[in-house]
Amino acid sequence: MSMTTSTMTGPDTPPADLPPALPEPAREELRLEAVLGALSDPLRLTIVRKLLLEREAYDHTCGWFELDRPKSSLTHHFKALREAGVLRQRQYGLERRSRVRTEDLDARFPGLLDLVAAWEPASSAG
Amino acid sequence: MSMTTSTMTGPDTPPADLPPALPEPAREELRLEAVLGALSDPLRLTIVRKLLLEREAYDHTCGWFELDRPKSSLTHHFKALREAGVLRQRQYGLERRSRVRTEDLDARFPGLLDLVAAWEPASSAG
DNA sequence: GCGGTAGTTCGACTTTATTCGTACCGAGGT
DNA sequence: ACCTCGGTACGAATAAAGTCGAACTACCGC
Repeated sequence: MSMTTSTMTGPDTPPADLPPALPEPAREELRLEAVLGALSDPLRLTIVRKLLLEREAYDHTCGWFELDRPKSSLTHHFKALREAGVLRQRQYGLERRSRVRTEDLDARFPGLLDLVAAWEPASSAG
Repeated sequence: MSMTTSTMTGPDTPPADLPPALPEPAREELRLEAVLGALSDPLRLTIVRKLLLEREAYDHTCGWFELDRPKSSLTHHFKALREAGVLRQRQYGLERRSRVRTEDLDARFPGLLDLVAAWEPASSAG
């Protein structure tokens, strides 16, 4: 899950009037093993699935997810998802909003996001 | 990727005259996050992909893969794949042969194995 | 019985990931 | 000026994975 940071460029879809996206791997650079690694964590699956199911109009801040973790942990997980190429993050003033890179992922790994959308977390009660 | 070993039972397809399969999670117990975690490694992707593409008639020993790693490392990776539910392993006399649990995986995570079959390793040359 | 084969288990080590506190930044409101 | 909000960066502690040597098992052929 290590990244050659030098290959992290902007998004392939140039922003119309949107804030710039943070560094991310280009579509052709997406690595299946990195994407699977990023998705092999329940919290991160929760994030991506919630974005897929409840994507209303637009990107969401990381507070929107109502995840019960300290902020520095959330930064870590969102960054992991972005560096693997699962999420795109844009800086909207002081907020950083995330969306799933559905087009890129569907192009490179068709069917993968359907699995994420269909995922349900393990029941905590035994 | 931890397993409650007590839930590791035999395969759901009873063996006809085959050797018994090693403990593995039942189809209903397969966890997406565990499967993705098991597949988030290039060596393990190589193993599964090779099994998918070159599955001739039957299971394969772990020497068949021609992986340039010490035996104890291979044991480790095959076990990880089996405990995640990706592989089924049977003891044929002194050999342990592996196959992909295609039916179970297609039933639970349709499309996932297609992604593995389509995967190609990163070029080692820059 | 010896050596080869196919693989396990154990234990130690290294590497990588996760968790999270603390300190900090920058914009907006009062 | 100061506080709050939404977030980053650093760093340290801990947990989890990966790597691999060494010793071992079991079976087969000679």
